[in-house]
Amino acid sequence: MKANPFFTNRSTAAIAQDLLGRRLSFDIGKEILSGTIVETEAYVGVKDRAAHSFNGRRSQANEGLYRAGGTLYIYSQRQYFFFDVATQQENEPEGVLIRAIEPETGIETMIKNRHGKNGTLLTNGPGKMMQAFGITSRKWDLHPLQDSPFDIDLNHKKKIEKIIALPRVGVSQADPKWAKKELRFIVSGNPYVSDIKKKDIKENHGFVLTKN
DNA sequence: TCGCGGATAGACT
DNA sequence: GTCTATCCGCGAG
Repeated sequence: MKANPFFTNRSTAAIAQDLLGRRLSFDIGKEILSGTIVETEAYVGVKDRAAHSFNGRRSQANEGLYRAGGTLYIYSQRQYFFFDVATQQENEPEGVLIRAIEPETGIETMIKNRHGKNGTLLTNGPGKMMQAFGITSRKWDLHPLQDSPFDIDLNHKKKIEKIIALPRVGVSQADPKWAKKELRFIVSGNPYVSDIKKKDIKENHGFVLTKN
């Protein structure tokens, strides 16, 4: 099966921005947990000091980054899991980290998975989002997106008022040049963006309302 | 509302 | 032993 060119036909930073406003879903069988992507980060290969693939580092732990665009790269750090999608061709270790979604369906289940946490605390960070999905293993690591219970709707996307680029979160400060690079993208004004200030939240959540 | 520190687990030196 | 692509609770203002 031919891979979707969405994850290969332009820069990883451009792909990260294009993922904003799209729907990420996770099929758990009896229902579908889903939400709109509102925060992403791009990691751009062997030169990127902040990337797991920096300097060609490759092992079982980060193999997903080296796979063809559209492959899932799921890994754990501390007690949490992260959801990445590889971009570019095989052996070009770039990828996009999905950091936050605005929940849409399966919210009750997500609250249960988050042990009662509610509202924006549900999914406003990469570890929180995966906990809300109930992910407790790397089971789907290295699976192509289309052969997994996960899905990203590449055919529709919400219209976004304004995208803002910011430095990535929590990356090593060893090389300030890469630590400061603005490869984190957010839907401006959305309450589910991690660490957003209350005064920056907009009534429309940063989306342009379209009439049907 | 903020800044700080502790918890915690896996990969790497 | 060291270092994270984190999260949460606590205390000060």
